[in-house]
Amino acid sequence: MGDRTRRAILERLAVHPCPVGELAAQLPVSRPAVSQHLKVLKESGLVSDETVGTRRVYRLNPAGVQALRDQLDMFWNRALANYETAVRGDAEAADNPETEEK
Amino acid sequence: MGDRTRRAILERLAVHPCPVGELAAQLPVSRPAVSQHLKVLKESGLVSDETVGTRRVYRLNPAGVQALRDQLDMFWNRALANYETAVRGDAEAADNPETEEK
DNA sequence: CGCGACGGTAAGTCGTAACTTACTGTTCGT
DNA sequence: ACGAACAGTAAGTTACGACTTACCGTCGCG
Repeated sequence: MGDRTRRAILERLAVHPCPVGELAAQLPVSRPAVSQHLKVLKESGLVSDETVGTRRVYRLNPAGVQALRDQLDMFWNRALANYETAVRGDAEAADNPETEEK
Repeated sequence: MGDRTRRAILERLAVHPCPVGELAAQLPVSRPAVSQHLKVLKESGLVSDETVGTRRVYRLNPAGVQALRDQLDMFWNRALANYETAVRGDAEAADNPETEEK
């Protein structure tokens, strides 16, 4: 989801990799909440983690981010493209009224 | 929000403008639900409406769609850009260990 | 006019996402 | 080897978004 906390986590991770505790300290939610968010972010391929000692450092996964960005982009572009063709179709119909259905 | 019904409505409107009832007939939800979705879509500037007789025809607002698309794009680009600079910063630190803080 | 179609609004229900507290497991330090 | 720090998991609560039913206003048509 595109909720506030999720985005905040991504922004923090974009600046620099971070362990869970440090991340939670900067946010208005508890540490387990951050853990859960990180879980779904990892499942979505947006972040990756690396265990170092007793800490778990999370970092942004640029490939995943790029993939999601592209998907989003495709959706909006398709919407705009369909709109374009629809407008063009209407214009044609206006030019050739006999082409109308029914 | 990016929920299923919302996206479905946008896709339908991208193909061609539509009154509320027709829209609701194509979707698995009731008409008032569609009305509520259209309300927030209008407030977001993604659609515009025009009253014609007793009907209310909604159409896609390409400017609004473009604006949202750009915003989204900016967010993801910023994330990726920050990541880039962070990586570069780390590389510098690795090259000049004496630059490390503490 | 008054009746029927169309659509927005109010009020209430329901499901689920987000969060909390409490617990368990792993790893490092001494 | 024991204790402390750090993090994931379970269970439960809470808040919110999507949906429904019911109602009201508006326009067109006979």
